[in-house]
Amino acid sequence: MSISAVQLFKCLSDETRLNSTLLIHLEGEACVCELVEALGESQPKISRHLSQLRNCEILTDRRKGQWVFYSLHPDFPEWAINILKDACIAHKKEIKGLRTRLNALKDRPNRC
Amino acid sequence: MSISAVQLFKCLSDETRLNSTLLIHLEGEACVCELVEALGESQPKISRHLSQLRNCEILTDRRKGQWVFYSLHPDFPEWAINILKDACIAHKKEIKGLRTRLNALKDRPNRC
DNA sequence: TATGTATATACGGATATCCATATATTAATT
DNA sequence: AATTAATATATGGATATCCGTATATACATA
Repeated sequence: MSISAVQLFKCLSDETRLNSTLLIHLEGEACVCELVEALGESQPKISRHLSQLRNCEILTDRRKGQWVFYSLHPDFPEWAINILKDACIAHKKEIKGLRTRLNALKDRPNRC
Repeated sequence: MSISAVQLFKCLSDETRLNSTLLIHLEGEACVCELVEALGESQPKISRHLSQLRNCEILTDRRKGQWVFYSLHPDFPEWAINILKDACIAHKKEIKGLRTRLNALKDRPNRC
């Protein structure tokens, strides 16, 4: 069974989780250390929130060497994607800053 | 300033608040006692959640006699309305049941 | 095997959320 | 004025959430 709207809202009601999810949605995927840098939060904090998003089937992960890349879960429904798009509109400026900071990072791991 | 996406998600991350908001969005407006009946929750519980939605500028209220009618706040932004529509899609069946129960109520107060 | 880097998890405490119950307020009616 | 109906708020307790810190795990490389 797919995610419910309440559960999605609960997941997106935290700034760290919302920003992570939106960045991943816009960039296709991102690894933990990239999110740590872009959001300026501690590694355990990011990791804990990503794990929650994975458990709710909002994100999925793949390991590549020492890195773990997160992306939207393949079963993430259409209506939920639309909600992400609307959230991007709402937080346009903030998201733009995060993307800039993410793409400015040196030595980003190869996504192969 | 208008509501942020995080704040909206926080408000919609509770089932009572989500269902109340969706019903109000679909019906135009609803008074407290109608929501109490349609959702089958206690009056203080509904009232408390509505008050929270009003404080966040998701809803606004108007008094008509002994009744208080709640509707979407006039400044509720477009992107947020779209999120409500997507949530309706996600919870289609459940919402349909709530609307049916709401419209089946006898002696509903006149909205004037 | 030892070391370094990336990621995940466990623990404990602070804070927030949610609810039931009781009570207050407001308006209508008798 | 007293009563009833609709709504709002206050209180206290149970539970959930969030975070920092410490530690574990997984992988790469010397």
